[in-house]
Amino acid sequence: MGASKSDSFSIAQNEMATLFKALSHPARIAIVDYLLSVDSCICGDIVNELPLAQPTISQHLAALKNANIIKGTIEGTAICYCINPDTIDKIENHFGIIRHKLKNKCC
Amino acid sequence: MGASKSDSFSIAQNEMATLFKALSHPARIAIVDYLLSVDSCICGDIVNELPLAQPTISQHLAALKNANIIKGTIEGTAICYCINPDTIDKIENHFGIIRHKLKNKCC
DNA sequence: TTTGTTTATCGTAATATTGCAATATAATAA
DNA sequence: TTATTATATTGCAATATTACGATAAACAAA
Repeated sequence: MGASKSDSFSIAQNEMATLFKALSHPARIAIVDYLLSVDSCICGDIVNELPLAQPTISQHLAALKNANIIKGTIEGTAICYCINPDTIDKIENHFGIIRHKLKNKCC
Repeated sequence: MGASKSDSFSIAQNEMATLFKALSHPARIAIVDYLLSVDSCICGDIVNELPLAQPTISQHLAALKNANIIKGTIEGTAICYCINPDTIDKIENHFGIIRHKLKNKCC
């Protein structure tokens, strides 16, 4: 074995796990941090900001895009990247629910 | 290669990535869901709740414990598991910061 | 003591992830 | 057209994760 048994779990559980997996690598956290550190969307220059080769960053960007955590729009030669606020909402909402359920608990 | 270059990123970025990695598997989301679905901490019986073998669940519990997402205290023969609210706070706070930074952005 | 119950660890096979060189693709500029 | 620039894809090696059978460890009850 080795493959995760995603069929055994609910769609919602798999969705949340997919979102967290997209954020489970420091390079991808760093990409999100960088996108947030500037006042507009970033067109190009992400490659120069991180200590990783261009194909590796392209892969990490694809992972974030795939999970809808970032959006990329083509802007001439470059690609313009932005955080997707809807997905952030989704994750925040998940923790809101957890917090609410925790209030009814002893520990 | 294949190992992630964690040295290249900040401690905070690695910490957040570690937290998300702990939540990046549907079985571990299901464990958290289950711990939240009952009004007290769970002593034993997690194994019967999930369609996975006991050693596999033990591994997932260890992963959650290692990331401080759950706490386990020995209670006779069984172990009593609880969500760690401090870690939930930490993650919620992270998204609070993201939300705040997103407000100053165009997209 | 022995027996049963619960959780952890070991060993290992299957699969997934990470990273990068090489190469390809797409759009612009000269 | 031919560069040039920016991003994506391919291929592959190194490493990590997932899952589980077998076994061990810890403890309670008989």
